[in-house]
Amino acid sequence: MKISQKGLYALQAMMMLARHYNQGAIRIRDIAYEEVLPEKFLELILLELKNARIVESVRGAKGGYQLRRPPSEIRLSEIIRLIDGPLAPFGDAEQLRSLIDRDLEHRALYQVFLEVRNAAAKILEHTSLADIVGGNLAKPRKRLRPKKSDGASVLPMVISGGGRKGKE
Amino acid sequence: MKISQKGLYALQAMMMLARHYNQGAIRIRDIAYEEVLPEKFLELILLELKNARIVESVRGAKGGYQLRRPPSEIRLSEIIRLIDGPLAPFGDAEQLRSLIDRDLEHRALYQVFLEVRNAAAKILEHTSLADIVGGNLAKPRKRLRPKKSDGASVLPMVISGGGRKGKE
DNA sequence: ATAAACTCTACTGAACAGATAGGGTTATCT
DNA sequence: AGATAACCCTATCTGTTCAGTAGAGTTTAT
Repeated sequence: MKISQKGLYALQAMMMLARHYNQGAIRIRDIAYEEVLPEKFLELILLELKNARIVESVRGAKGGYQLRRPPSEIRLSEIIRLIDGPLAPFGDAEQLRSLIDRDLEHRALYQVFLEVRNAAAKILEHTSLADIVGGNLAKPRKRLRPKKSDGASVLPMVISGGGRKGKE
Repeated sequence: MKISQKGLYALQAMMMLARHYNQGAIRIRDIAYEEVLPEKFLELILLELKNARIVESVRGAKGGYQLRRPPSEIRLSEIIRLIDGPLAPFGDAEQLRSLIDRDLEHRALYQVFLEVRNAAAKILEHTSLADIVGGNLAKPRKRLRPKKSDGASVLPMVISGGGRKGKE
Protein backbone atom coordinates (compact mmCIF):
# COMPACT_ATOMS: atom_id res chain seq x y z
CA MET A 1 0.00 0.00 0.00
CA LYS A 2 1.17 3.46 -0.81
CA ILE A 3 -0.13 6.56 0.90
CA SER A 4 -0.40 9.41 -1.57
CA GLN A 5 -0.14 13.09 -0.92
CA LYS A 6 -3.90 13.15 -1.10
CA GLY A 7 -4.09 10.41 1.50
CA LEU A 8 -1.78 12.35 3.78
CA TYR A 9 -3.94 15.47 3.36
CA ALA A 10 -7.01 13.45 4.26
CA LEU A 11 -5.38 12.13 7.41
CA GLN A 12 -4.19 15.57 8.42
CA ALA A 13 -7.62 17.08 7.89
CA MET A 14 -9.19 14.28 9.88
CA MET A 15 -6.74 14.83 12.70
CA MET A 16 -7.77 18.45 12.83
CA LEU A 17 -11.46 17.57 12.86
CA ALA A 18 -10.70 15.08 15.61
CA ARG A 19 -9.02 17.74 17.70
CA HIS A 20 -12.15 19.86 17.42
CA TYR A 21 -14.66 17.09 17.87
CA ASN A 22 -17.92 18.30 19.39
CA GLN A 23 -17.07 21.91 18.79
CA GLY A 24 -19.26 22.39 15.75
CA ALA A 25 -18.50 22.46 12.07
CA ILE A 26 -15.22 23.80 10.76
CA ARG A 27 -14.85 25.55 7.43
CA ILE A 28 -12.76 24.05 4.66
CA ARG A 29 -10.89 27.31 4.55
CA ASP A 30 -9.88 27.05 8.18
CA ILE A 31 -8.72 23.48 7.82
CA ALA A 32 -6.76 24.37 4.74
CA TYR A 33 -5.19 27.34 6.41
CA GLU A 34 -4.24 25.65 9.65
CA GLU A 35 -2.96 22.44 8.12
CA VAL A 36 -1.47 24.27 5.14
CA LEU A 37 -3.31 22.30 2.47
CA PRO A 38 -4.47 23.43 -0.98
CA GLU A 39 -8.01 24.57 -0.36
CA LYS A 40 -9.75 23.41 -3.52
CA PHE A 41 -8.05 20.05 -3.41
CA LEU A 42 -9.04 19.61 0.20
CA GLU A 43 -12.60 20.36 -0.80
CA LEU A 44 -12.63 17.28 -3.02
CA ILE A 45 -11.14 15.14 -0.32
CA LEU A 46 -13.71 16.19 2.25
CA LEU A 47 -16.45 15.54 -0.26
CA GLU A 48 -15.17 12.01 -0.62
CA LEU A 49 -15.02 11.56 3.13
CA LYS A 50 -18.55 12.87 3.35
CA ASN A 51 -19.84 10.47 0.71
CA ALA A 52 -18.19 7.68 2.67
CA ARG A 53 -20.15 8.90 5.70
CA ILE A 54 -17.06 9.42 7.79
CA VAL A 55 -17.62 13.15 8.12
CA GLU A 56 -20.71 15.26 7.65
CA SER A 57 -21.16 18.71 6.26
CA VAL A 58 -23.23 21.69 7.28
CA ARG A 59 -24.19 23.75 4.30
CA GLY A 60 -24.74 27.44 3.91
CA ALA A 61 -23.16 30.31 5.78
CA LYS A 62 -21.74 29.13 9.10
CA GLY A 63 -21.32 25.75 7.50
CA GLY A 64 -18.36 23.42 7.55
CA TYR A 65 -17.36 19.86 8.31
CA GLN A 66 -17.31 17.67 11.38
CA LEU A 67 -16.78 14.04 12.26
CA ARG A 68 -19.81 11.79 12.32
CA ARG A 69 -18.33 9.57 15.01
CA PRO A 70 -15.98 10.07 17.94
CA PRO A 71 -12.30 10.05 16.95
CA SER A 72 -11.78 6.85 18.91
CA GLU A 73 -14.08 5.09 16.49
CA ILE A 74 -12.46 6.17 13.27
CA ARG A 75 -9.63 3.89 12.27
CA LEU A 76 -6.74 5.02 10.11
CA SER A 77 -7.34 1.99 7.91
CA GLU A 78 -10.75 3.31 7.01
CA ILE A 79 -9.42 6.61 5.74
CA ILE A 80 -6.50 5.08 3.91
CA ARG A 81 -8.62 2.43 2.21
CA LEU A 82 -11.01 5.09 1.02
CA ILE A 83 -8.41 7.42 -0.42
CA ASP A 84 -5.59 5.10 -1.43
CA GLY A 85 -7.15 1.68 -1.76
CA PRO A 86 -6.29 -1.72 -0.29
CA LEU A 87 -3.57 -2.13 2.32
CA ALA A 88 -1.90 -5.01 0.48
CA PRO A 89 1.41 -4.23 -1.26
CA PHE A 90 0.05 -5.87 -4.39
CA GLY A 91 -3.59 -6.27 -5.36
CA ASP A 92 -5.89 -6.77 -2.40
CA ALA A 93 -6.28 -9.41 0.26
CA GLU A 94 -9.01 -11.24 -1.64
CA GLN A 95 -6.97 -11.45 -4.80
CA LEU A 96 -3.89 -12.59 -2.90
CA ARG A 97 -5.80 -15.37 -1.20
CA SER A 98 -7.07 -16.50 -4.55
CA LEU A 99 -3.59 -16.45 -6.07
CA ILE A 100 -2.25 -18.43 -3.15
CA ASP A 101 -4.81 -21.08 -3.94
CA ARG A 102 -4.45 -21.07 -7.69
CA ASP A 103 -0.90 -20.14 -8.65
CA LEU A 104 1.10 -23.05 -7.35
CA GLU A 105 4.40 -21.73 -8.69
CA HIS A 106 4.23 -18.45 -6.85
CA ARG A 107 2.01 -19.14 -3.90
CA ALA A 108 4.81 -18.67 -1.38
CA LEU A 109 5.51 -15.25 -2.81
CA TYR A 110 1.88 -14.19 -2.59
CA GLN A 111 1.77 -15.62 0.90
CA VAL A 112 4.52 -13.20 1.86
CA PHE A 113 2.60 -10.33 0.29
CA LEU A 114 -0.40 -11.31 2.36
CA GLU A 115 1.70 -11.39 5.50
CA VAL A 116 2.85 -7.87 4.79
CA ARG A 117 -0.68 -6.67 4.25
CA ASN A 118 -1.82 -8.38 7.45
CA ALA A 119 0.93 -6.70 9.40
CA ALA A 120 -0.07 -3.31 8.02
CA ALA A 121 -3.74 -4.00 8.64
CA LYS A 122 -3.08 -5.01 12.22
CA ILE A 123 -1.51 -1.64 12.90
CA LEU A 124 -3.85 0.55 10.90
CA GLU A 125 -7.05 -1.11 12.00
CA HIS A 126 -6.10 -0.87 15.62
CA THR A 127 -5.10 2.77 15.51
CA SER A 128 -7.82 5.40 15.69
CA LEU A 129 -7.76 9.14 15.21
CA ALA A 130 -8.00 9.47 18.97
CA ASP A 131 -4.72 7.61 19.26
CA ILE A 132 -2.82 10.11 17.16
CA VAL A 133 -4.22 13.51 18.10
CA GLY A 134 -2.28 15.18 20.90
CA GLY A 135 -5.66 15.13 22.39
CA ASN A 136 -7.58 17.12 24.88
CA LEU A 137 -10.44 14.65 24.81
CA ALA A 138 -8.53 11.84 23.19
CA LYS A 139 -8.25 8.92 25.53
CA PRO A 140 -4.75 7.63 24.82
CA ARG A 141 -5.78 4.01 24.70
CA LYS A 142 -4.85 2.16 21.60
CA ARG A 143 -5.92 -1.32 20.53
CA LEU A 144 -9.41 -1.09 19.19
CA ARG A 145 -11.09 -4.41 19.07
CA PRO A 146 -11.22 -5.77 15.52
CA LYS A 147 -14.53 -4.88 14.03
CA LYS A 148 -16.67 -6.90 11.71
CA SER A 149 -17.53 -5.17 8.46
CA ASP A 150 -14.59 -2.87 8.03
CA GLY A 151 -13.96 -4.52 4.72
CA ALA A 152 -11.28 -7.00 5.60
CA SER A 153 -9.93 -8.69 8.66
CA VAL A 154 -6.45 -9.60 9.76
CA LEU A 155 -7.24 -13.02 11.03
CA PRO A 156 -4.98 -16.03 10.50
CA MET A 157 -6.05 -17.23 7.06
CA VAL A 158 -3.84 -20.28 7.04
CA ILE A 159 -3.68 -21.73 3.58
CA SER A 160 -4.62 -25.26 2.63
CA GLY A 161 -1.48 -27.34 2.57
CA GLY A 162 0.86 -24.52 3.54
CA GLY A 163 4.42 -25.80 3.70
CA ARG A 164 6.56 -22.92 4.82
CA LYS A 165 6.02 -20.64 7.79
CA GLY A 166 7.94 -22.74 10.32
CA LYS A 167 7.47 -20.60 13.41
CA GLU A 168 6.85 -17.02 12.30
CA MET B 1 5.14 0.54 -0.28
CA LYS B 2 3.48 -0.60 -3.43
CA ILE B 3 4.74 -3.47 -5.55
CA SER B 4 4.27 -2.71 -9.23
CA GLN B 5 3.75 -5.12 -12.08
CA LYS B 6 7.39 -4.61 -12.86
CA GLY B 7 8.32 -5.50 -9.32
CA LEU B 8 6.27 -8.65 -9.51
CA TYR B 9 7.96 -9.61 -12.77
CA ALA B 10 11.33 -9.08 -11.16
CA LEU B 11 10.44 -11.30 -8.23
CA GLN B 12 9.10 -14.00 -10.53
CA ALA B 13 12.19 -13.93 -12.68
CA MET B 14 14.38 -14.11 -9.61
CA MET B 15 12.42 -17.07 -8.32
CA MET B 16 13.06 -18.86 -11.55
CA LEU B 17 16.77 -18.07 -11.43
CA ALA B 18 16.79 -19.29 -7.86
CA ARG B 19 15.22 -22.59 -8.88
CA HIS B 20 18.00 -23.07 -11.38
CA TYR B 21 20.84 -21.84 -9.22
CA ASN B 22 24.15 -23.44 -10.13
CA GLN B 23 22.84 -24.78 -13.41
CA GLY B 24 24.40 -22.17 -15.63
CA ALA B 25 22.99 -19.09 -17.29
CA ILE B 26 19.40 -18.96 -18.50
CA ARG B 27 18.28 -16.97 -21.50
CA ILE B 28 15.89 -14.04 -21.14
CA ARG B 29 13.67 -15.74 -23.66
CA ASP B 30 13.38 -18.86 -21.55
CA ILE B 31 12.56 -16.91 -18.42
CA ALA B 32 9.99 -14.89 -20.30
CA TYR B 33 8.44 -17.98 -21.79
CA GLU B 34 8.29 -20.03 -18.64
CA GLU B 35 7.10 -17.27 -16.36
CA VAL B 36 4.92 -15.73 -19.08
CA LEU B 37 6.44 -12.26 -18.98
CA PRO B 38 6.83 -9.71 -21.79
CA GLU B 39 10.29 -10.44 -23.11
CA LYS B 40 11.56 -6.97 -23.92
CA PHE B 41 10.27 -5.59 -20.67
CA LEU B 42 11.93 -8.39 -18.76
CA GLU B 43 15.15 -7.52 -20.52
CA LEU B 44 15.13 -4.08 -18.90
CA ILE B 45 14.38 -5.53 -15.52
CA LEU B 46 17.23 -8.00 -15.67
CA LEU B 47 19.54 -5.23 -16.77
CA GLU B 48 18.61 -3.30 -13.67
CA LEU B 49 19.17 -6.34 -11.49
CA LYS B 50 22.52 -6.80 -13.12
CA ASN B 51 23.58 -3.20 -12.53
CA ALA B 52 22.60 -3.69 -8.91
CA ARG B 53 24.92 -6.71 -8.89
CA ILE B 54 22.22 -9.10 -7.81
CA VAL B 55 22.44 -11.17 -10.97
CA GLU B 56 25.16 -11.49 -13.56
CA SER B 57 24.97 -11.92 -17.30
CA VAL B 58 26.85 -14.08 -19.75
CA ARG B 59 27.00 -12.38 -23.11
CA GLY B 60 27.07 -13.78 -26.58
CA ALA B 61 25.61 -17.01 -27.89
CA LYS B 62 24.90 -19.46 -25.07
CA GLY B 63 24.58 -16.45 -22.82
CA GLY B 64 21.95 -15.64 -20.25
CA TYR B 65 21.48 -14.66 -16.64
CA GLN B 66 22.22 -16.25 -13.29
CA LEU B 67 22.24 -15.27 -9.63
CA ARG B 68 25.46 -13.91 -8.20
CA ARG B 69 24.73 -15.29 -4.75
CA PRO B 70 22.91 -18.31 -3.40
CA PRO B 71 19.14 -17.82 -3.18
CA SER B 72 19.32 -17.99 0.60
CA GLU B 73 21.33 -14.80 0.58
CA ILE B 74 19.05 -12.72 -1.58
CA ARG B 75 16.33 -11.00 0.43
CA LEU B 76 13.02 -10.00 -1.05
CA SER B 77 13.54 -6.54 0.42
CA GLU B 78 16.57 -6.07 -1.76
CA ILE B 79 14.69 -6.73 -4.97
CA ILE B 80 11.66 -4.69 -3.99
CA ARG B 81 13.71 -1.70 -2.88
CA LEU B 82 15.56 -1.75 -6.16
CA ILE B 83 12.51 -1.90 -8.41
CA ASP B 84 9.82 -0.18 -6.37
CA GLY B 85 11.65 1.94 -3.86
CA PRO B 86 11.43 2.27 -0.08
CA LEU B 87 9.27 -0.06 2.00
CA ALA B 88 7.60 2.77 3.92
CA PRO B 89 3.99 3.55 2.99
CA PHE B 90 4.94 7.20 2.70
CA GLY B 91 8.37 8.62 1.94
CA ASP B 92 11.18 6.53 3.35
CA ALA B 93 12.33 5.58 6.82
CA GLU B 94 14.84 8.41 7.03
CA GLN B 95 12.31 11.03 6.08
CA LEU B 96 9.75 9.64 8.50
CA ARG B 97 12.21 9.75 11.37
CA SER B 98 12.98 13.33 10.53
CA LEU B 99 9.29 14.25 10.38
CA ILE B 100 8.70 12.58 13.72
CA ASP B 101 11.35 14.83 15.17
CA ARG B 102 10.31 18.04 13.46
CA ASP B 103 6.58 18.03 12.83
CA LEU B 104 5.14 18.14 16.31
CA GLU B 105 1.55 18.31 15.14
CA HIS B 106 1.71 15.10 13.12
CA ARG B 107 4.47 13.12 14.73
CA ALA B 108 2.13 10.43 16.00
CA LEU B 109 0.84 9.89 12.49
CA TYR B 110 4.32 9.55 11.06
CA GLN B 111 5.19 7.26 13.90
CA VAL B 112 2.41 4.96 12.76
CA PHE B 113 3.73 5.09 9.21
CA LEU B 114 7.13 4.11 10.50
CA GLU B 115 5.65 1.22 12.41
CA VAL B 116 4.03 -0.03 9.23
CA ARG B 117 7.26 0.21 7.33
CA ASN B 118 9.12 -1.59 10.11
CA ALA B 119 6.61 -4.39 10.06
CA ALA B 120 6.99 -4.78 6.32
CA ALA B 121 10.77 -4.59 6.56
CA LYS B 122 10.86 -7.25 9.23
CA ILE B 123 9.09 -9.67 6.92
CA LEU B 124 10.79 -8.79 3.67
CA GLU B 125 14.30 -8.58 5.06
CA HIS B 126 13.97 -11.93 6.73
CA THR B 127 12.61 -13.73 3.72
CA SER B 128 15.02 -14.91 1.05
CA LEU B 129 14.48 -16.33 -2.39
CA ALA B 130 15.35 -19.71 -0.96
CA ASP B 131 12.39 -19.38 1.36
CA ILE B 132 9.90 -19.01 -1.43
CA VAL B 133 11.07 -21.34 -4.18
CA GLY B 134 9.49 -24.77 -3.99
CA GLY B 135 13.08 -25.69 -3.84
CA ASN B 136 15.23 -28.63 -4.66
CA LEU B 137 18.26 -27.06 -3.09
CA ALA B 138 16.38 -24.49 -1.07
CA LYS B 139 16.83 -25.03 2.64
CA PRO B 140 13.43 -24.15 3.98
CA ARG B 141 14.74 -22.16 6.91
CA LYS B 142 13.48 -18.68 7.20
CA ARG B 143 14.68 -15.94 9.49
CA LEU B 144 17.85 -14.53 8.06
CA ARG B 145 19.78 -12.62 10.60
CA PRO B 146 19.44 -8.86 10.08
CA LYS B 147 22.32 -7.64 8.01
CA LYS B 148 24.16 -4.41 8.31
CA SER B 149 24.26 -2.34 5.15
CA ASP B 150 21.06 -3.40 3.46
CA GLY B 151 20.09 0.20 3.43
CA ALA B 152 17.86 0.39 6.46
CA SER B 153 17.26 -1.55 9.62
CA VAL B 154 14.16 -2.40 11.56
CA LEU B 155 15.49 -1.64 14.97
CA PRO B 156 13.47 0.03 17.74
CA MET B 157 13.89 3.71 16.95
CA VAL B 158 12.02 4.93 19.99
CA ILE B 159 11.36 8.61 19.67
CA SER B 160 12.41 11.21 22.18
CA GLY B 161 9.45 12.03 24.39
CA GLY B 162 7.08 9.55 22.81
CA GLY B 163 3.78 9.50 24.67
CA ARG B 164 1.68 6.82 23.01
CA LYS B 165 2.57 3.20 22.36
CA GLY B 166 1.34 1.87 25.74
CA LYS B 167 2.14 -1.79 25.28
CA GLU B 168 2.29 -2.55 21.56
C1' DA C 1 31.45 -15.31 -40.81
C1' DT C 2 27.23 -16.03 -38.87
C1' DA C 3 23.95 -16.38 -35.54
C1' DA C 4 22.69 -16.04 -30.85
C1' DA C 5 22.66 -13.56 -27.10
C1' DC C 6 22.91 -9.47 -23.97
C1' DT C 7 23.25 -3.84 -23.96
C1' DC C 8 21.39 0.42 -24.17
C1' DT C 9 18.77 4.47 -25.57
C1' DA C 10 14.60 6.14 -27.22
C1' DC C 11 9.89 6.27 -27.72
C1' DT C 12 4.83 5.81 -26.93
C1' DG C 13 0.09 5.49 -25.16
C1' DA C 14 -2.65 5.21 -21.17
C1' DA C 15 -3.40 6.05 -16.62
C1' DC C 16 -2.73 8.56 -12.44
C1' DA C 17 -1.42 12.42 -9.34
C1' DG C 18 -2.06 16.78 -7.89
C1' DA C 19 -4.09 20.36 -8.54
C1' DT C 20 -7.29 24.55 -10.38
C1' DA C 21 -11.67 26.71 -12.17
C1' DG C 22 -16.16 28.00 -11.95
C1' DG C 23 -20.96 27.78 -11.89
C1' DG C 24 -24.77 25.64 -8.87
C1' DT C 25 -27.17 25.02 -4.47
C1' DT C 26 -28.24 25.87 0.34
C1' DA C 27 -28.42 28.43 4.48
C1' DT C 28 -27.63 32.61 7.42
C1' DC C 29 -28.06 37.33 8.48
C1' DT C 30 -29.64 41.70 8.01
C1' DA D 1 -35.97 39.74 0.03
C1' DG D 2 -31.36 40.18 -1.01
C1' DA D 3 -26.58 39.71 -0.16
C1' DT D 4 -23.26 36.81 1.30
C1' DA D 5 -21.01 32.74 2.99
C1' DA D 6 -20.51 28.19 2.61
C1' DC D 7 -20.59 23.57 0.61
C1' DC D 8 -21.57 20.78 -4.11
C1' DC D 9 -20.12 19.03 -8.27
C1' DT D 10 -18.23 18.53 -12.88
C1' DA D 11 -14.74 19.66 -15.92
C1' DT D 12 -10.17 20.55 -17.18
C1' DC D 13 -5.09 20.73 -17.08
C1' DT D 14 -0.14 19.61 -16.56
C1' DG D 15 3.36 16.65 -15.46
C1' DT D 16 4.82 12.08 -14.12
C1' DT D 17 4.76 7.26 -13.86
C1' DC D 18 3.63 2.71 -15.66
C1' DA D 19 3.88 -0.82 -18.88
C1' DG D 20 5.57 -1.99 -22.82
C1' DT D 21 7.81 -1.79 -27.70
C1' DA D 22 11.55 -0.86 -31.09
C1' DG D 23 15.81 -1.15 -32.87
C1' DA D 24 20.58 -0.49 -33.52
C1' DG D 25 24.94 -1.90 -31.12
C1' DT D 26 28.17 -5.24 -28.90
C1' DT D 27 29.95 -9.64 -27.50
C1' DT D 28 30.71 -14.58 -27.89
C1' DA D 29 30.19 -19.59 -29.53
C1' DT D 30 30.50 -22.46 -33.29
